[in-house]
Amino acid sequence: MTQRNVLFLEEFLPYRLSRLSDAISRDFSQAYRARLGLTRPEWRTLATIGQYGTMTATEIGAHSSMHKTKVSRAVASLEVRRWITRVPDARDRRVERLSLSKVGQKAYEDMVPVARAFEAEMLERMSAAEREALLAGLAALERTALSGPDGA
Amino acid sequence: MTQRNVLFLEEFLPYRLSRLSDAISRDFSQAYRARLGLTRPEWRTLATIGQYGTMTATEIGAHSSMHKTKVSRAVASLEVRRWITRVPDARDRRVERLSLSKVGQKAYEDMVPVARAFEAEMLERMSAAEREALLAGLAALERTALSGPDGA
DNA sequence: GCGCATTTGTTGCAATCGTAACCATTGGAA
DNA sequence: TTCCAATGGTTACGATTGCAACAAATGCGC
Repeated sequence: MTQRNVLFLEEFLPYRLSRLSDAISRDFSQAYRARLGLTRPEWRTLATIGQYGTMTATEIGAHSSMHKTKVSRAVASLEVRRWITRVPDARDRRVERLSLSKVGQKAYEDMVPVARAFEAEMLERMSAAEREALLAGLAALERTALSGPDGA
Repeated sequence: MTQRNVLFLEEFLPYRLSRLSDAISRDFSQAYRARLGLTRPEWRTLATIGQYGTMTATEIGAHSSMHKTKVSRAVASLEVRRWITRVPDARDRRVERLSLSKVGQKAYEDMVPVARAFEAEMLERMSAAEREALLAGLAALERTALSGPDGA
């Protein structure tokens, strides 16, 4: 007899993750939504291209687990802002190589310290042992959850 | 000089959490979407009422971080299935106390072991030390992230 | 008691999202 | 070469979402 046939949501991993992710993403999005007027998919796209320099839409989707229509629309919207440029791939004309324009690069570089500060503020409220545990636990979870059913 | 002005998304906490939560929720939702035909907000509502026995819509929203319109529609949909019952509160007639019907209770109790099995399978793929780290880390994060800007 | 801000829950509407269908292109297989 | 399945990316459409407005009820100040 476990406890009665009840599931304690506060201890249920998918539920805990979902609540944390929602709350943190919502908080963080205020930091760039107000400042840059970006939606979440747009921020992700900007951050991905900013990190890797040049990517295709498919690569962005694979890397950030975004649906390809989401990526397509985020890219279109960032292009209207003139933050990214599309360069047709010479070898495969289905593909377009996406990069940051000068203005986009500037926006990205403005955003990076904001993101770092947000994360630092969160981590500073934990002890060193807690931080270590969190990072180790997340790494383990990524190994088991992101490579299982489809990932790898 | 940190590294250049680049943010490594793979190490960025909000990004990691979001990817994990999305992937795990998506996997888990298949376990009940196919079996019970429930959406995510409906599952959450069912699970919350199942755990607490009786709740109001506002309480469900506060507990599970769902927008009140989401709760309202999930409740309406579960009521159509006759899985939950509404009882007007005698003291405050704005409020309706929500409980599971007999059929709803049965569905809930069928669902609980499925959820437990899903979680167990995920945790079994980690070492004991990793599990411990994950749970400790999440607890610490909940303490800092769910009580900060608005939670408490 | 009366008035008014607050709370509970629902609904209209615009924006966002994902499935499916689609076009253009590619790379083999025959 | 000629098919044709597979891939990259966009778009149409229906479903889901959240904001804002709303009605009903409460309760506090006076």
